[in-house]
Amino acid sequence: MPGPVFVVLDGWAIRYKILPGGSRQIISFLMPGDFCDMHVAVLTEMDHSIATLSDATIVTIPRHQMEALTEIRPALARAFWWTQLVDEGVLRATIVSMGRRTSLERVAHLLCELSFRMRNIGIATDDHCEMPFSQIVLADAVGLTPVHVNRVVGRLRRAGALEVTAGTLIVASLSRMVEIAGFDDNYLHRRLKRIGANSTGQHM
Amino acid sequence: MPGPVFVVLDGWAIRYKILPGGSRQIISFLMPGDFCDMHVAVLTEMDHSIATLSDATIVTIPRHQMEALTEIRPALARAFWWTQLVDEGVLRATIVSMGRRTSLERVAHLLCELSFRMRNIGIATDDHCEMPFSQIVLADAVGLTPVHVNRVVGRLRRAGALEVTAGTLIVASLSRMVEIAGFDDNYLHRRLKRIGANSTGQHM
DNA sequence: CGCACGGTTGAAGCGGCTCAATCTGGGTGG
DNA sequence: CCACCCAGATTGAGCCGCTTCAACCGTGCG
Repeated sequence: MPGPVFVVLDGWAIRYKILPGGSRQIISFLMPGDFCDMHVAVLTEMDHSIATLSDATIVTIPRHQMEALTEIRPALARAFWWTQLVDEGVLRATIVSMGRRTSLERVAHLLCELSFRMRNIGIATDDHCEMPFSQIVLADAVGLTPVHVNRVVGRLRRAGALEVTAGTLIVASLSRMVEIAGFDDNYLHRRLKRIGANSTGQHM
Repeated sequence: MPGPVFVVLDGWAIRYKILPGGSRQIISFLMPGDFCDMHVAVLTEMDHSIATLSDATIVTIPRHQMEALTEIRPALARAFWWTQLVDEGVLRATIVSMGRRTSLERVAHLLCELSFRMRNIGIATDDHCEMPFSQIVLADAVGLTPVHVNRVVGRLRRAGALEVTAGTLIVASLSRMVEIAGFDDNYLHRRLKRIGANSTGQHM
């Protein structure tokens, strides 16, 4: 298994793909603490790209070290395994959002997901989740036009759920955002509950 | 790790989620040979459902047996690992499709993916891939209305890429479909190349 | 100062949705 | 064997959400 594993320590990163026409689709967000196993590099060619949003510090862990670690501490192997399962859950949730939610719900849902994840790692509170990216990035993530995202963002702001400055979005009321999105943190709770439980060695 | 692993032997299945409003989004298709590890059941509650399309035969492998297998034959563990990576790649491709492709491309792209996967397991050829599901199912998979999917299907048929009968769709010309979809089988080739290579024990 | 980029807003066009009707083949009860 | 029924396919008409095009503004920066 060639290729190292990456971990985001500070700053944000995204997985994305540029289509022949030039448009970009952001597939997922990586925030501090997230593993960015370049799975894909393990296979053949990469089918998508990874980039950082503004400055970020990324740690590299050589693959052999990784394997040594998981061999010594099986609990780690399980933790990694779970991490991947959760990531898959997030991807599935994204598909559901893109397929069957209105633009308002879709934007709100994404902001909720990111807010919850930020809260979980302690870089946000219920009334202040600061997302360090532009509305353009948001647009490429939810599959809409920057122009239309801007209008949606306006609605969220007028609803008192969001605040906006150039280059960053701030979720000012998670509860309101959750309500608008019809957000069910089930699939993320899992991330918490199990990874937390697992780290104490209760399972298997 | 509770919960058995499932393998589809015959027939098709889908992962899907029903939203509060009653609409359904199909997340992925499972065809013969596909593992349907109920990952999620391993975690807490399921965040989506699985169902078969028409009759199907599913094999159940108890978890402990699975673990015994992978212990005896590490190559199997790697194969499962890869399978999961590939599945993730498919999910990512789906997200890209839903976000940035037109309805025509989107439908064609899905049909291409399924056709290639069917060809890979030997249940279809370049000019005859028979999909055992209705346009309604297709609609729920690509995030469109049955009515509109029907119009798109009409266009594909008039382009000579597709044939339609009640309850089944037949890709009559993969090459034409690929052209319409702008399909790049890269992310699936991987499935072939690597899993094939892996089974010979070349890696790691 | 001027430029570039992100945000904001308006107007017009189009793609996909909704509503609704018709058609078809297959399955059912009589 | 026939009348009936139903799900899926098909087609038309009108509506609405999102895109496109096109301004204009504010701000950070070379």
